[in-house]
This record gives sequence, structure tokens and C-alpha cells, in this order.
Amino acid sequence: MQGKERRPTLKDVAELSGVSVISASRVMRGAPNISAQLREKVESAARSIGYQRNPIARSLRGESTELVTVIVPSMSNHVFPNIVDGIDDALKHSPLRLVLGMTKYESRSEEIILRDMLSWNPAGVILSGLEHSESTREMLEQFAGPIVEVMDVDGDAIDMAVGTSMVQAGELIAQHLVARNYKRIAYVGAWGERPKRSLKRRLAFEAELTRLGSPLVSSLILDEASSLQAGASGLQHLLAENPEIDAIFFANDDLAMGALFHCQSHGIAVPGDIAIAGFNGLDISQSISPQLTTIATPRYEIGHLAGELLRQRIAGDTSSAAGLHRLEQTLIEGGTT
Amino acid sequence: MQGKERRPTLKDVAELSGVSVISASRVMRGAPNISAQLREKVESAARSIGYQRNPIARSLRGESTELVTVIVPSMSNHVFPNIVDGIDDALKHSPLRLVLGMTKYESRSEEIILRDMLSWNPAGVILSGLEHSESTREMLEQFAGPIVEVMDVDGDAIDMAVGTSMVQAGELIAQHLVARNYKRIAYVGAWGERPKRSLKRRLAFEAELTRLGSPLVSSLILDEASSLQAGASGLQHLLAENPEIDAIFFANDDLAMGALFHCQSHGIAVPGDIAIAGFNGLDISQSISPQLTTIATPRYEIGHLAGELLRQRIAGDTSSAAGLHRLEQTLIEGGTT
DNA sequence: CCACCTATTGACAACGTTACCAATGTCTAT
DNA sequence: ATAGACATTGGTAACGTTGTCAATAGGTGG
Repeated sequence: MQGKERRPTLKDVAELSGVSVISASRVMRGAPNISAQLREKVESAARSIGYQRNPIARSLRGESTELVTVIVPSMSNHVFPNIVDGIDDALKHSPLRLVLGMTKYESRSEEIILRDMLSWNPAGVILSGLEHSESTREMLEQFAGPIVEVMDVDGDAIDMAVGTSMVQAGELIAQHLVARNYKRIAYVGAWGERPKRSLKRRLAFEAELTRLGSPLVSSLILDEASSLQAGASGLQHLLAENPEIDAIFFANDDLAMGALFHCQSHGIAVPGDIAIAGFNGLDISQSISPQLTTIATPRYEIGHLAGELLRQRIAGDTSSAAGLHRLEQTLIEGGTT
Repeated sequence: MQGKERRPTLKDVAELSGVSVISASRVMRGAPNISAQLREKVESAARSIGYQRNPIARSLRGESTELVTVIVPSMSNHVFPNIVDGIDDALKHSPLRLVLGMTKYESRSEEIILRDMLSWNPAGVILSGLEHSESTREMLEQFAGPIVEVMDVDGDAIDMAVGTSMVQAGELIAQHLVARNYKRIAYVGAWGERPKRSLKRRLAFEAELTRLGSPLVSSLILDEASSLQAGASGLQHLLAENPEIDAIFFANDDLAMGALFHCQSHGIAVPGDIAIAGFNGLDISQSISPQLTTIATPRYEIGHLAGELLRQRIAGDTSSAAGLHRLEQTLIEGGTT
């Protein structure tokens, strides 16, 4: 079904244009000190046989490839597609290509994927969160290229990190709920709280509630993936156990919207009977009515900056940029609280 | 800031275990006819220095890499993250890795990305849609590995294709709207209708409406990306021009939901004043109220089957599987029509 | 006991590219 | 005019792996 002509090599280009292989190489990679005639001869030969440089041979010879390893938990969480879109846009006009791996929130899986991908000698690595297994951390420390950890900035970066503060997010929601005079506040998480950033958010939320004199009444960490359904069932469980709860902070907008829709279809008044807050600020959560109270995070921008930092460092902009890059997030006071 | 020890090679393993390089190679790649002692010596040496096979050197020598090129329009369209998730799960237990490229719905961009990625000699290619530029098509025909085109199956596959029928989708919605007795039906699209599958859907929709004696009253193709906002503004434009429209088929759920929310917040009764239908069957469109009338497409399954077909062919399961793989989609009769 | 076969291991070359060094030619300052 | 600097081009080897062929050892049937 396929053609399979042998792919042209530098040798072919050199023979056709009557120059040495090394000269052809120099022209193709834009090395300095090439005469105009030589360049012209080689370029036209290359064009005529459709020569493409072979990145495999190139990177066997040299050091690193033009691949950027991106490891995220999953695409089904709306957060990560936005991040990946941002990264891709930042790398769009560079020769760098994204190699994507998904961990399903398992740190063992992160380790395996990373080990595998590092064997490609990538130009850089982007992964999510600041917490990694011991051996993941070792591999990253051995890795010579730039590393960006995305999503949260509450901790130490191995190299660079871009994200928003989970601690601040938890505090903002706590302050908001207390200011609105809710008294019996609960929390619902998912994914067994494996992404440590959600744990950070919850702990900060709890601590701030306690500080404000209105400690958390109850919390429920679902083991399943977050989804609208999970949010609805989380809400039901909590209310069944503890009917006097008057506000719930959900680990993300999906859970929160699921709970909201459940209330709407079961005659539970929001925020009258119960207040609901989420996290992320997904587009859709701002279009429904009432608008969801949530924290809007700049996901695309996180990805874009991560890609940009990586690109700059790979391009030779050494120095700078190491450390935490904290982006702003905003509390959206919607109609659900 | 980083460690940068030289990466161990086969030579290191061979020296440490006192065997030849080629024997070490054979053990590492599990070749036949290896004595137990040799295997043991080599394996323990490899373990002790943390040897990892170098896929770059391997694929320079051999033929193709263990990379799978995946080219999709964008991650911000909820459809593609699901596809990518499905592909990833299908490839999870193989050595294959996803290399991701995004075209932003530009066929020129598809061409550039594909050319670049093919230079890595990928094991296989997955891309979206059955329509490609002339030179994209040529490159694909030259390509020796398996190719899967995902999303739609209304046309001819270069090699394999997995998706649902856009023609059927358009017809189903047309039949549904006519059956519900809507008389003045309109259509709203986005992305300048660059993905040909949405064009196919619209044309089938129009043809079926005509056949049923209720031809399309008006259609509006927005040039912008689809989004909730775009859906709302599409609705407004159409109604401004043509107030007697009583039903609109939107190219996807995002547009449809945007229109629905607009109606809800502007006192337009749905489906009383206007009926709304979408396409995709996103999770969220089924959780809102009223539930959106739409066509539910098996996106994850499309990705999964695409990955599975690719994996099988790469593993040597030649033969079979070429051609169109049509998956089922279902009309969801929601409360918006 | 010998030709022959199989199992096991090794040597060499090659994949396509580029770093490094060498060779040639050209130009400038003294 | 000449040494030295620079521009331009070429040759060789090497990156890490594996296909191919060769070599060795042990075993088999006649």
C-alpha cells in the first residue's frame, strides 16, 4: 500500500551537487563561511531530491534531540489540554516537538514514562507538580537540560516552576465563605488526592478556616476520577452524613458543577440551602447560571510561559529564570455562594 | 545545576561483565541463543550501572522508531483530549510513545508538522479527518508504516480510518427536528468550516431537510473558534436576521450550550421559542438542564481503537484492518428540542 | 574417528550526521 | 615580498547500536 522509496541522505545531495558530504552538511545546517555558489549548488540539489535532515543521525552524533518531553496526568481533566495548548503555541515557531506522556495520577507511572523518555535525550522536560518520587527526582537531577514543573508553586522547583499558589487558592476560598457567613463548611476532593497540589489546597483551606474560627466540619476524598457524577455523589454523601452543612468547597469545577446540577434538579437551593465553590474557572462554569464561585487559574498562560522558558533556555538563554514563577489567579465571586 | 554523568552504553556494560559488545546487545534486546550465564552476567552489569538502551542509536541502525505521530487540530476543542486519552491508553503497554502536533485547523500547518515528524521515522501516524492537502497525501503515501485517520468515515482512508459517519449525524438531527415539527430550521458552524467533517455534516443535514420538505432557512458559519460565546453570538445574529427561525443545529455542543445559556439568561424559551441541537455529546451537555439534544460520539473509543489498530500493525499483525472502521453514534433526544 | 550440525560468542561494518583537524587559496600588514 | 590571519572546502573518525558473517565448542550419526 505504500511507496517506501529510500530516503535521500546528505551523501545523495553531495553527489548530485558535486561537493563533499561535509560541505553539504554545512549548508544544510547553516554553518558560517560558506560561499554563495556552494550554498546555491547544495540547496538546489537538496530541493530537487527532497532532502530532509535526519534528526536521528544528528542527535546520535550530537547531544540532545529537538524533542520536549511533556508528562501530565491525563487529558480528561480539562486543565491539561489548556496547558498543552499553551506549551505548543510557545514552541510553535521553534523546531521543538512535544512528546506526550500521561500518568493517570500514578507516580510510579511518571517514573516509568520519564525514564523511557529521557532515553531519547530530550531537549527539555515539562512535568506537573512539584512532588515526585525519589527516583524521578534523581533522574531529573541527572538530566542536563531545562526542566519546568507546572501547576503549583508551593514548594521548591528542581529547575523552573510555573503555576499558581495552591495555598493562596485555599485561603481565598476559605475567606470568601467565611465572609459570606457560612458556618458549617465541608470539602470534597477526588483522585484519592494523589495530585499533591489538591492536598495543599485543602490543607490551606482547612488552616485558614480554623484561623477564622470556623473549622472544617467534614471532608470527603473520593478515590475515583473527578467528574460531574462524582461531584453529585460527593455532595449526596456529605449531606446524608451531615445535613447541616451549608457550604462545600470542591477540589475542582467539574465536581462543583456536578453538585450544582444535582441540586438544581433535586430542588436544593443554591446558595440558599447550600453554597458551592469550585476551582479552575473553566469557561463553562462561568456561563452557567448561577455562575460558579471559583478560582480562575491561567492555565493556558502557565503552559505558554513554561514553553517559553524552556525554549529560551534551549536556545541558549542560560542563566535566569530558574526558580518559581508565580502567576496570578483570581477569585470569582459567582452566584453559588 | 545538573549532574550530567555520561550515560552508560553497551560498551560499558560489556566491559563490566567481561563479554563482547555484541553479546551485551543481544542480551539487552532478548535475542535467541543466549546461555544462561551470559544473560545473567550482562543483566546484572546493566542493572548495576543503570544501563538504558539508546533508542536513537537503535533506530539509526534499524528502520523505524517507537514514536507514534499524532496530529490533531487543537486541544482546546474538547473532542481531541478524549481521542488522545484513548490512543494513549491503547499504547500504554507497548513501547510506543506519542508525539503530538497541533494544526490549529490549518492544512498548511498539518503539512509542516507531518513533514517534520516523518523525519523521525515514526512507527505510525494518526491524524484527523480524511481530507488532506496534496502534499500531505503524498507524504503519507510514501510513508511505510501504518496510518490511521480518525473522526470521520465518510470518504476513503489512506490506510485505516476510525470514526463515525458525519453524514448520518446530519441526517439524524434533520430527521429529529422535522419529526418534532420544527419548520424554520437554521445551522451555525465555526472555525470557518475548515474541518471538512463539519461541512459534510452540514451538507447532509441540508440535503435531508430538503428531502423531508423543510429546507434549511439560513446558515451562519463563524470564522472564529467555537466556544460558548461564539454560540451565543451566532444565535443572536441568526435571530436578528430571521426572527421566525424555530430550531438551530449547531456544529458542536460548545456552540449549542453557549446558545442555550444565552437563551436562559435572556428569557428565550427553549425549546418553546427556539429549539437547539448540538453535536458530540459532551459530558457536561448531558448534565445541564434541560439536557441538550445532540449526537453522542464515542471519542475515547475512536482514539482507543485507532491506537489499538496501530499497535497491532506495528507488532506485525499485517493484513486486515485496512479501510474504514465505523463506530456507532447515538442521537440523544434531550430537552432542548 | 570424521564430516557435519547446532549453540554460542565475537568481529566488523554500517546506519547518517557532524566535530575536529588539515589543506588550499586569498588577503592584509609590515 | 612575506608571514600571518582568515575564508573556504575536504577527509577522517566517531556517536551507540545491530545485521551479517565468522569462529569456536560440543555433539551426532555413520
